[in-house]
This record gives sequence, C-alpha cells and structure tokens, in this order.
Amino acid sequence: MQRGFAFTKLADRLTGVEELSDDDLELLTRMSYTIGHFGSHDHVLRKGDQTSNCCLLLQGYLCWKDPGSGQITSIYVPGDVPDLDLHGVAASQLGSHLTALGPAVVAFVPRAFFHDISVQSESLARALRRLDMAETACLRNWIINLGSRDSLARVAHLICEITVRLWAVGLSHDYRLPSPFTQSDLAAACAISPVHANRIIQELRRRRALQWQSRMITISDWRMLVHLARFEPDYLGLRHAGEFARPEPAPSISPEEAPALSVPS
Amino acid sequence: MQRGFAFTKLADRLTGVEELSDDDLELLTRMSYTIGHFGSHDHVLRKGDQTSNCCLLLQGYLCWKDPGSGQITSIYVPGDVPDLDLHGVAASQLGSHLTALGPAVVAFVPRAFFHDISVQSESLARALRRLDMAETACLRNWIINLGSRDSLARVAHLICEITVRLWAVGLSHDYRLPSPFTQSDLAAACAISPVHANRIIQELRRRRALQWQSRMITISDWRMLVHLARFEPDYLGLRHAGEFARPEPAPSISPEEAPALSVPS
DNA sequence: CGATCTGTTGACTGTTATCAACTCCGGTGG
DNA sequence: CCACCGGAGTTGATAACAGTCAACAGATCG
Repeated sequence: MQRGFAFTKLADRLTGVEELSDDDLELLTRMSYTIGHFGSHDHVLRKGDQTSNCCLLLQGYLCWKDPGSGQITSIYVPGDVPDLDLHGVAASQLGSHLTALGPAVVAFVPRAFFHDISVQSESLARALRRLDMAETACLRNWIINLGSRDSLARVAHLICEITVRLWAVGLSHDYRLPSPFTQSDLAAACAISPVHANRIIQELRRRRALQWQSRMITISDWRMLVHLARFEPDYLGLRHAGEFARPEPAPSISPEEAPALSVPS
Repeated sequence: MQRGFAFTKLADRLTGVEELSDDDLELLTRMSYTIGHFGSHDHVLRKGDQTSNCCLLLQGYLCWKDPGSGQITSIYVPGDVPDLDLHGVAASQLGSHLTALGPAVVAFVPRAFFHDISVQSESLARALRRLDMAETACLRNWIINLGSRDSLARVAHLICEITVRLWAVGLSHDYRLPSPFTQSDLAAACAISPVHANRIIQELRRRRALQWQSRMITISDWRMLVHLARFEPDYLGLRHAGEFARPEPAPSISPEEAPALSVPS
C-alpha cells in the first residue's frame, strides 16, 4: 500500500460532502496513523472499549453489531470513520462491537487530528460535521427501512445504499461491488433470518436485478433495484447524490474503460 | 408559565448527562427565546425547512415523522432539543416533519446561543455533545428494537424509555406518565399496525403491567415491563441511568407526596 | 346532538421465522 | 491425491406472528 493511501480515502470521502481547497487537502496529508488488518468477523473495537484513536476504514466493510441481538446498526465503506461521532468525550463507552465484514484494513488516527483540522479550516470542519449528520440520517433512514419496507425492499435498499456510497469514494466502478460478507451478515443488517435472506437474493436474481457470485455482486438492472427499494439517496448528504437515483447511475468511468459485465442467462 | 421555565427544562436535561456549575446555570439563564404552542399532529418543522432557531421542547411530546412511510424515528420529551444536531450547517435540510404528539409547548432558541455557551463553558459543551451522542445511541437502540424484538417487547421498551427520560427531567413522578398521543402514534413508532398496537396494549393490561386510560399511562408492574422489554437504559447516557432498570425505579418523590393510583380490577 | 376521531373486536390472509436436511465449496491433513 | 471437515448456501414443510378488512362502540367536540 503506497504512502498517502489513508489520506486519499479520507479526502475522497470528505470531498463527497463538501468542496475542499488545496490547502485543505494539504492539511489532510499531515495525518499520522497506524495500520491494522482484520479478518472476517474480527472485532476492531469491542463493546465497552475506551478509544483514543479514530478508525478510518481503508479497505473492506465494517459494521456496528449489537452483541445481544446480533443486529447490525450501521455499515461502513472505505473513507468512513465509524467512531468519529464520539467527539472526544472521555467517558463515552461503546455500546456495540465494531466488526469487520470480510477482510478489512483500518487506519487508526489520533482523535486530536480531527480536532486540529477542524480548527484550522472552516470547510474541513463543515465536512466533518456533514459526515456526522450523514451518519445520523443513515440511522434514521434505516429505522424507516426496518419499520416500513418488506424484506425484498430492505435488501434492495441496502445494496443501493452501499453501491452509491462506494461510488462516492471512487470504488465500484461499474455495476459491480465486492461482497466479502455472508448472506447471514446481510440478514443481520436487514433484520431477517438467514434463510429468508437467501430466498430474497434468489428472488432478486430471478427478476434479473442482480447477480451474487464469488464474493461479488453485479447489478444487472439498477433501475429495477432503485424502484424495488424506493431508494432516494438525498439522505446520504452527498453533493452529487441526485445523480445516483436517476435511471442510470452515471458510471464514474466510461464504458470503454470499464466494459459491462456479460450477464449470464 | 413563569419566566425562566425554558431555562429550567434545559438545565434539568443537561444536568442529567453532566454535572454543571453555578456559573454554567447562570449562562443558561441568559437564553432568549420565543414560545410556540402546538396542537396534536401539528408540524413544528416541515420536511425541507431551513432553520435558524433550535426547538427546545418545554411540554408534551414531539417526534420526527417520515412523510412517506409515516414511520416515527425519534420521540422527544421536555428538555430535549430535536434539531440540535444540525450544528449550524446552513445547507442542511430536514428529511422529516417534526410533529407534535398531543399538545406541545416549544421554545425557539437562536442556534447561536448553543454555540456561545459551548465556547464559554467546557462542561456545557460536553453536556451538549452528550445530548447529541445520546440521540445517536437512541437511534441505534431503536434499530435494534425494530430489528430484534417482537411487538410486545417493542411497545414495552418504548414505554420504559419514555418513562426513564421523563424521570431524568423531573417529570413522571410516580409510575404515571401522560399519554396524549394515540395508539396509532404508538404503532407508528413501533412499526406495527394500529390494530395490533391496540391488542398489545390489551395484553399488557391483561398481564397487569400497566393501565392506559384517559390519556395517562399508569405502570402497575415496572419490573415486568423492564423484563418484557429487556430494557437496559445505559444507552441513554444519563448519569443515574443505572438506577432506573433496577427492580424498583426509585421514585423521585416519596409516596406521601404522590399517592399511588388505585388500580382498577 | 350529529360528526368525527379513537379504540375495540373478529375473521381471514400473508409474510417471515423456524427446523431439518442436503449440497457445494475450499481448505486441511492423512 | 484424496478423504474429510466446516462453513456457506439452498430447499421444503410447518408454525407463529402481524397485517388487513370490516364493523361497531365510545369518547369528544363543535
């Protein structure tokens, strides 16, 4: 992994929510961090841990998972900082485990770093606040999801959300996204049983909405998926979110660079 | 309503999460505000509104309600500031309606006030951050609730949570709490149908866990309710939260001051 | 004193959970 | 190289939970 990789991921995430100047980006390059590698279902942080660093996700997926119920309450993609919202309040204790969904790479960044850049740049401060607000909006949206949509729509919605969030940080170039997590993980996020999750995925395959094979999801029909999920990405707080819910999600690279996958019959 | 009432509610809420000095309380008394009265199901803020004031709830209940699904994503009690988390980010747009559940009284407080007191007092800043963290923790907890508990436990959990939060701001003196909201509102919060909500309440009555009559809930058996809900109030971030989940929730006033309701057979 | 909203009840339907068995795959050790 | 093993995915049968519909009762309010 080349030097500055962590900087790049954070910069991608922040520019997704706020326009940053060259000076801002320069500030980000001063980030110090240590790298941690995690395997599937490893705990990055455990319930009750006291944290002096923040976790910046570089590769893979993380989630907050309630140890009692197994319920997943948030999912994170590269560029996200799952414990940013702790605001440096010393006595805060974690209520859940921060768990890797598939192999993951995390940069541990001193909490003070985020405070410092907030003081030195108003737009960085705004960007970090927006990250926090987006997190809250995601939680509310997920309550709406669990409360009002059936299991097919929930699964479709989760896949739509992850796709757009990967997009926003320059990953998932065409309609493909890595799915190193298990169907049981998906079930835990959507609050359905693993067996039912499997049937829902089969239904999505049957409808030619997507493929899920060899740890990779290939979206065959983005419009259908958005429609099934009633997905409206405004809540993500992305500057270009509107583009993603349109009929075609505006691939970030052109077709000749990323030829469409052939869709097996 | 006497002068200083708004100050009192906010002070009660903040001292619930952080110890405050006399100087801190003095700062709070400088709050300027205007009062608004709302009827049941009135919108205090509408989706898409831009806000220059924060809403400090003084009496009654408020909730965030998604206009599309009708799902309620948070409920607020007096002393809460539902839109505190907007952090003064100008471009933030509301994603839901802020709606009154029953008659409510709201103090509109300039957003700058919260910024000013944060600058002038470190403990007030910490208290406000804790409020924000408690809000996030509530959202996560509600996801766990919707995802992993059946409807009886959900209803019981919501009632437990509201009871403890009222307690923390000096309301709900014995085992009684006002319920000016309808059973349909409760259903919208718990993501169940109104008919089913009614049956759950009857079940709770049948088990002698509570009464619900003339816009008032009387908890007859707090232990049973906590047990049914598997309620663990740590997530609320209250300094004395632990006391509330114990067998008896330590009434804040003695029996001779607040005689127990007679429980009809 | 009628209109409307809220609460209540019964019958029926539909979605999802649960249980159990089986397949498929990748890895591991004989 | 192959037999085994464990985890993940798949399938069918059944049961439990909650939604929907329709009707009515009771309260509240102008």
